[in-house]
Amino acid sequence: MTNPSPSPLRIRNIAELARLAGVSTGTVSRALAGKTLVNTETRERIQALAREHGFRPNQMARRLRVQETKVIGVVVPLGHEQRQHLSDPFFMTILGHLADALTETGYDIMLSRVIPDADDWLERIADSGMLDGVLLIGQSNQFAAIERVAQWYRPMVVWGIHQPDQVHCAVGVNNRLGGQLAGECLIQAGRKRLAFLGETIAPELAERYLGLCDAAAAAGLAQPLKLDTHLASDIMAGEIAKHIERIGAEVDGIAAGSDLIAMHAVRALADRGINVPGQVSVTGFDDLPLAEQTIPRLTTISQSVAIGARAMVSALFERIAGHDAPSLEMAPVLVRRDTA
Amino acid sequence: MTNPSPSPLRIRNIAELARLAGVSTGTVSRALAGKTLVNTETRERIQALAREHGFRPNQMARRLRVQETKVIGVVVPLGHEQRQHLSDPFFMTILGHLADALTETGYDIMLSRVIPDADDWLERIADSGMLDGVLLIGQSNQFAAIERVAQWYRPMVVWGIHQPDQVHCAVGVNNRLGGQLAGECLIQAGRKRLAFLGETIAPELAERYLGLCDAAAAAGLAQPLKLDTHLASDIMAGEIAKHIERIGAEVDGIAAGSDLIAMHAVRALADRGINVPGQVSVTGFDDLPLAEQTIPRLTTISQSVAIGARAMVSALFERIAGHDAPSLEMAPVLVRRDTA
DNA sequence: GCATATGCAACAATCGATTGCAAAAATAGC
DNA sequence: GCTATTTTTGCAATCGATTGTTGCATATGC
Repeated sequence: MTNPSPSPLRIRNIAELARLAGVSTGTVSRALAGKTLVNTETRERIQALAREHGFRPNQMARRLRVQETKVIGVVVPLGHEQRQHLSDPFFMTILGHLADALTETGYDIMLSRVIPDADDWLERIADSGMLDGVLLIGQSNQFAAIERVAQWYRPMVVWGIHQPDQVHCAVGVNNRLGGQLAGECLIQAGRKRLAFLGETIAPELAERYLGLCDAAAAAGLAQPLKLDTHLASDIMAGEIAKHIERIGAEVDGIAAGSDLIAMHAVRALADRGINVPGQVSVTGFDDLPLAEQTIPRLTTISQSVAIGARAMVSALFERIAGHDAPSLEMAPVLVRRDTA
Repeated sequence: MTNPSPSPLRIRNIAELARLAGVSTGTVSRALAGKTLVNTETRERIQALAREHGFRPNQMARRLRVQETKVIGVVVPLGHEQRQHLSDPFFMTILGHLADALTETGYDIMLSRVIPDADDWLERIADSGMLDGVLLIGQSNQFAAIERVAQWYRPMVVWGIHQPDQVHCAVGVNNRLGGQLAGECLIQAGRKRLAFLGETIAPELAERYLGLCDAAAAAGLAQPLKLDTHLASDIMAGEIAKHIERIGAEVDGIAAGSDLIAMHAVRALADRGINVPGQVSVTGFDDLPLAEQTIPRLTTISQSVAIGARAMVSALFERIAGHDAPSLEMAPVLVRRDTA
């Protein structure tokens, strides 16, 4: 039943409602919480009164008291690339899956896009008292800061790489192996002059490049070129076009650092009349939905973002409950489509 | 300067810090807030102490006291399509722009994806006490609920249509005109048998269909077909493929309800060997980044999401400040690319 | 030298709930 | 009718800050 007309006098807090009902605030609190300690009749009377006046208890006060916020912070640190936007398809895809998993369990999401200028950015977030836990999307160039906070702040899970003796809990794909798979795919297609397209400041991307080098070395090929490009999609397009222009026919196999990069590369090649995969093979990385939607569809390395997001959430809940959840490294999978 | 080692005893609240510094809590509070009411020397001493112990005041408590949260709720109501995910490219694009605009001004974002099952879903959000304001992405089928809350809750701005006597503040494009532009574009390309691809439960989409009908009527063509399809991208693909299969050559101009739908339509046509724009013309709606990235690139109706997002944010700030911000209706623009 | 102004810090109320404990009321038992 | 037990309810402390008011020194004015 909708409350038909907003009642004349607005009830602002539990005390006013208590006065109206002729009971104490404690009783009102228990009644609204549906506790059985209060008489069924008075409970229903109070609930009806609350409904009638459209009153809902202040969550800020409740959460302060209960010391539990039911809010998870989802944080995107952009130390490596300040111009990158939240609208980046990878962020958005993983955020969508995280949101689905979290909202199912009754948690809200506080979204932050952080440019780590002050060095205590993560401490501020962890210590704000507003969050039950923190999910970090990507380590950016902030590995040290994350490690520092992880020493004392347990409910935090990070999407990214796991290094041998790291403290913080990370969920991610084996990026080096992924890079290697991409390389092998290109080599198998008969490509000999390979290049990596992407910035290697973020550790994930650096690993992918190393994997590509592994594959090249194993096949006795020269070390792949590294072509830097920013990760902000508006700058990226131009930079990639320039790279393609410059390297021209020197390269016949491109392993891109992400699907977005790969997509721009394919377009830049097409613009110059170079056929993909006829003359040049291209692989992406991530296997975002967009990889299947481009024409030609991208051959790429799947990160299983959906599974990873769920893994992050369940690891986080473990940690919130006080248990110890270990890092998780997933196996990358080559998805063969049309570009390599 | 990073605090080199986390200090032995952890300070949990302002009172403990006050005891440590030998002053009262009030003084600590003012000192940490950088107020000039405290002696410069003691202020710096207290700040140093706080830094040394890595103490930061609890935001929940502060916000309860000052009655200002610096948090804006960004809410996606999915009444029309419960299976639609946050990862939908339109949501993500507009969310990215909202996030950019909000974080610039020091606000945090609370993200909610709501299935409006209880009829007071929006009241609960508005009244939670956790938010300084609310941004709604899309009206879904919840127009009435939004109107009801807008009667008493001022700091709310909605992305969507504006109807003559509505109370709530809406920012959006003139969808009917947009649909008309799409129709005219198709007609100009010589198309005569038009169809609209999309679900019309959400009012935006319904308007677009009406606009298409306007254009058809003005050109003396038959009323365009309406082909329903869900908005969740995983189901959408299959449904569109079936539509294309069924209508075959009966239709030569398709106005899609969104870019995502258009993209799937182009793909389904390509899969059946039908050339776009040779045999069939297709228009999208939204002009998301992806419209430029598909091959062939989508001809579409631009909603200027970036501008709209900024307009939403500034209207919201006006309303938070207590001023009255009116609705804004932007003019749609036809962006000619390769599909029509 | 005394009245007034100023600077600084402490005190205590406040934001709006939740909850352990004790008191009161209702019921049961004999 | 009186005690023992079980429900209900009220009281007051608590979560962790902010801030108006008050009080005490010290500085200034004449």
